[in-house]
Amino acid sequence: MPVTPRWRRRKEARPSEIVDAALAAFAERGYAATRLDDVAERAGIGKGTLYLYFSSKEELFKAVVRQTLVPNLAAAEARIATAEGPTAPLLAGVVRGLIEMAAGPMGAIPKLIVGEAANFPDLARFYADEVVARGFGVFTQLIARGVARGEFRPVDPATAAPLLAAPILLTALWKNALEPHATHRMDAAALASAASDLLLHGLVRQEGAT
Amino acid sequence: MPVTPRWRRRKEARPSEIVDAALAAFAERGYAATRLDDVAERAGIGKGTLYLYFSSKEELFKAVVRQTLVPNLAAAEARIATAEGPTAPLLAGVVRGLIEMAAGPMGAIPKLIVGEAANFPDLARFYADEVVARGFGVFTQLIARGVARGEFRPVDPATAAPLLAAPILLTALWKNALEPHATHRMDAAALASAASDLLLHGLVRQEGAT
Amino acid sequence: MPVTPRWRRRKEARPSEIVDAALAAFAERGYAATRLDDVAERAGIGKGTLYLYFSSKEELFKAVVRQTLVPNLAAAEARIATAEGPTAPLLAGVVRGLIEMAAGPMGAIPKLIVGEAANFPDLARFYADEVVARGFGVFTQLIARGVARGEFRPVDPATAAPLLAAPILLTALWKNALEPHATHRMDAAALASAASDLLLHGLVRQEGAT
Amino acid sequence: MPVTPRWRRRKEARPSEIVDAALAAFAERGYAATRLDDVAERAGIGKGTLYLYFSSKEELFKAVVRQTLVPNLAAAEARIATAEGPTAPLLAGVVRGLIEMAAGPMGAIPKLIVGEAANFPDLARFYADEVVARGFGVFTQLIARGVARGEFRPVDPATAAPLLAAPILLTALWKNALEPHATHRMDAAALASAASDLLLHGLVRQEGAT
DNA sequence: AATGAATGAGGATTCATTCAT
DNA sequence: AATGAATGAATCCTCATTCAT
Repeated sequence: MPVTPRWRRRKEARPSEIVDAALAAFAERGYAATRLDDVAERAGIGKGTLYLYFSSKEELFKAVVRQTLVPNLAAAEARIATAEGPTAPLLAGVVRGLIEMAAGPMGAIPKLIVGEAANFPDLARFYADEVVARGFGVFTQLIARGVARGEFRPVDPATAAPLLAAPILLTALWKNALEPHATHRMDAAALASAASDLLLHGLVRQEGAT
Repeated sequence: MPVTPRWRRRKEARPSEIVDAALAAFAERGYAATRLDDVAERAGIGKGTLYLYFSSKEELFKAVVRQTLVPNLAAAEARIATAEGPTAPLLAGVVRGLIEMAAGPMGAIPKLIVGEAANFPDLARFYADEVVARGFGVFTQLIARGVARGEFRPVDPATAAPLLAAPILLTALWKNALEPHATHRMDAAALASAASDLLLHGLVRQEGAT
Repeated sequence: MPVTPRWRRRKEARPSEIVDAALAAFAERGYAATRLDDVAERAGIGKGTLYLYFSSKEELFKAVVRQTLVPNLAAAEARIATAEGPTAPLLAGVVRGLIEMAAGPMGAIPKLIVGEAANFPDLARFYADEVVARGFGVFTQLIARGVARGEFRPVDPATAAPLLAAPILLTALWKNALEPHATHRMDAAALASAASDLLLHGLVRQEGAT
Repeated sequence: MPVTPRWRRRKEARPSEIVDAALAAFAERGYAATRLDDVAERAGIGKGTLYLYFSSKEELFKAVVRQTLVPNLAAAEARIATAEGPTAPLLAGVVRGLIEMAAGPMGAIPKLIVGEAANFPDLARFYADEVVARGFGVFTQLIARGVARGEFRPVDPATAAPLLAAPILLTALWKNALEPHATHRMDAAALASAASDLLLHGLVRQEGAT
């Protein structure tokens, strides 16, 4: 009869379980106000066990950011790179997808980075250069594609790109910071639609337009 | 021989001096990482003097938020209320003004609120309801004005409003959190122009438009 | 028309007013928990003014003890020294008088001394030697007088003396520390009567006594 | 070569060790003047370790009082309840036992309570109702027993009871507060004998008495 | 590998004391 | 003489980190 171990060794699963717990804790209270005890409790492990996987609170925080961001970034870029067809619906789809992502737990990352930028300069740089700039780059390319194909007006793609990103940021912060305390609720899907519509067609009534 | 007094009585000037120093300190390091000693040093006073004017770090933080926000809010609303003429340039002017403000020290406030929302729920509610919602309200009215005058397409003003606010938020956070650590620089004025242009006219090339 | 000064100079009255206020404050909260602000407020003066009359909190405390104790001690001793007649009623009168005094504000002094003895060794010594020992001395003499006159049994006066003092101490502490927080109330006059009765005649029923 | 560990796990022993150290420290300097560092040093532990067992200085103080008092109270009451024989020697034995206890470290408790009554009202109430009143109750019953058996004069037991308690209080405070600073020394055993003798037989010479 | 008891540096807060007014 | 704004030493308490078990 095989012995059933009281608990299973999960040496491989542990780090990511801890990171998940830490993301939830950091998202809820912020970096400084999060006690490692809380993270350990959420992860269902002892406090000392954290140190077997992460050498300090700072390292854990960096790991949270990196592990949360990197896969999603790669996925997003891949999706865009393989796109075909007219640019407008493509762009609308990207914006919608990112706004939906921003409304979820991942949206806590910008909040954390922005709040701790001065205390984690290298993280801030990583985020600014590798996430924001790269994200802007994706939008820049999309806009340039539309301009090149004659679908878009000849705007400067690099200057316009942040404007596509802005509603995503707004959603991330609203959903992950303010809405839990606010009276007003926001419909992320409606915002996504309005964002695409407005950014593509503008507010001003055009001659002969809908 | 002039004697250098160890200190001087400043009962009236002190509170706002302290608030200014605290805003700078909080903006730089965040709420938790700011030591009251630092605030006192910035303000050129002793540590205990803070407590003559603010009963705790929390109260000081709340005072910083309130005193920084309230005057600017009132001013912004007043300016809009008295506006005349076509809506498009009016809206462009408002957006430009707010983006410029967001690029300055006041832009640190959203960063602080967003980071500490969970730890200061009443502050988060105040900000969400009194600042964000009211700001959205201003935009909503502006858009409704444009729609009513036949200048704008018949969009839903309340849904579109956050999209005007989003570039302002982006500017505030970029300038006050990430840019100091980033490789890339952002031109706030250019962003303001692009924002107005895009939000008014959209990306998509229109029949017979410029 | 004579000018009416806005307030009267009371350079002479001030110190004792301050001492009174301080006694009340110390009696209420204890030495350490009493803030000089409170004393100043009770005395109706500014905080700095205290330092014109007392060089430190410690000195004020010592002054409170000395000025509260000394006059009463002298008065008590004088009263006894001039006594005439049988010793039993004399002793009863002394005990009654002291128990009544102990029930009043002066009773807070033992509480303060006892609590701060280790922090004010010289005060403790002063109290032990000049108040307690002298008080015991008074009782010792009274008892010796009774023994010498054949009114009392031949007890050792010095050993018996503390037993006359004990009910006074009990009253002082009960009335000034515990009773305000207790469910039970104590009748000081009844205790005084019982003290005299018991100490004079004992509990044990004597042959042919009432 | 034996390694000296920086510390050792003592989870079970710690609380009472800390309470002992705290009693000593509080007894020596009083509540307010005792620094938690001192308590920790006396207990041979680090400052933070205190907080693993007691959530604040106040809680530690309350624990000290409770843990010092409760066992002794129960023991004393039990001893009396099972008594047989004539009341006079029984009462003498109880008084002697309590005076001896009061002369020891436990005698510091009344000093602490009395000094901090206003700052710890619930502790004061607990002490007044559960210790003092209960102690008085024990004496009341003893006296009532003597009266009922015709051994004692028909005094009011409840009024006389505090007089038996008074010498015990005197001893506690003298030994734990004043004597270390006084010139005079007190013989607790002699006081106990004198107390019994006087309270039982009184000062006044009786007809045909010893 | 896992744990959590133990640690102590760090920071918010209080309040006796000083001194410009 | 009187004031109370200003000060900073002193102390409680937290929590990241270590390490005996």
